[in-house]
Amino acid sequence: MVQIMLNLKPYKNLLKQHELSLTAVRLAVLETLEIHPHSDADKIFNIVKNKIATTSKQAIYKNLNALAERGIIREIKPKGRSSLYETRTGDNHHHLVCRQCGAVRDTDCFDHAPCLEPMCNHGFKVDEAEVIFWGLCPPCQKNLIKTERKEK
Amino acid sequence: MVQIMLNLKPYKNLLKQHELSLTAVRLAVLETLEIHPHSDADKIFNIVKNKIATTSKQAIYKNLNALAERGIIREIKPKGRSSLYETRTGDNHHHLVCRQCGAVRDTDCFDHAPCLEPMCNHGFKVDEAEVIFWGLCPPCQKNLIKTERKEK
DNA sequence: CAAAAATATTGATTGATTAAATATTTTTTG
DNA sequence: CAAAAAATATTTAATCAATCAATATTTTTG
Ligand SMILES: [Mn+2]
Ligand SMILES: [Mn+2]
Ligand SMILES: [Zn+2]
Ligand SMILES: [Zn+2]
Repeated sequence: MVQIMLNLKPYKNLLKQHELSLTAVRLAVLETLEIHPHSDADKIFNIVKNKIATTSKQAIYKNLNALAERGIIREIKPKGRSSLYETRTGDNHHHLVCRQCGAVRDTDCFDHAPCLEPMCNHGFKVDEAEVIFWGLCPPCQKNLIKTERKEK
Repeated sequence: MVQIMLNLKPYKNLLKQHELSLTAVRLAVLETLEIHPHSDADKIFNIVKNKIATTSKQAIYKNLNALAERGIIREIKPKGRSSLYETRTGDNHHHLVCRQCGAVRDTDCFDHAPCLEPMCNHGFKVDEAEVIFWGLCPPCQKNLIKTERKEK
């Protein structure tokens, strides 16, 4: 087991700025997301439980919502999966998602990008461009090739 | 009430090509989606029910899945909403979604576009770029301005 | 038209998320 | 620092979209 020490001070300040109390569960959620980006509520719950045995799923959900509402964390929801959360915010980065195993990777926003500029905006005032690149991650590509060989 | 006559022959052919039987519910679902793009299962169910009083939600769901699996219709799932379906397929077009009222509009894929080319693909083999532009539709922008005036 | 295959209907079930009520913790205030 | 007030956590129940399973009906095939 690896022990990672995280500096939570920046988060404590952030919470204060947003007038959110400093609670054990809340900090544990943030710490968990810092170490395991793109986790869902269930995974976060299980990790937090190791530290705070009495915690509840409900507390995890409420905190995730409270933090996401304030932009302290970001929520993404690839089709067919439960919501995933991450602490990397404000850069409108995008995601690669594996159709096979569900792996999620970050990929930067195109800098020169048409990102907030659709071809035709129909009068919409766009403030966010959410992009998911669907495909196969490297390991799943290899497995696919293996499977194809077997089928022959 | 407006009576719209749709030519369902192309759909009938498509279904045959995909070895799907020609059933009343299935055709009604396609017809509904042709007239009301970006509808969810519940809306489709209610519309189809007007034609086929005995239909069931289950039949709607199964048909939507069968059609989507074969690429005859396309499913999109903006965060926080149930799945929406449409008959416009194969062009990987994108969507504008209103944060306020949920309105959905089509917008073409950038033709020159980095669409299938993320900044860094981490070895992923990308086959689809799903893009949602979040913002406010024209009516909701107006309402917002009104509300702001009242608050003063 | 009859048999086989596909689909529809009905009713029950899952899984993620939210809601409501009470208990505990955190913050504020004196 | 010790109430009192406010915020959060815990527990339990509820919601909602979507799926599963069994049986009935429709569609296709020969
Ligand atoms: Mn990310
Ligand atoms: Mn569309
Ligand atoms: Zn994979
Ligand atoms: Zn709107």
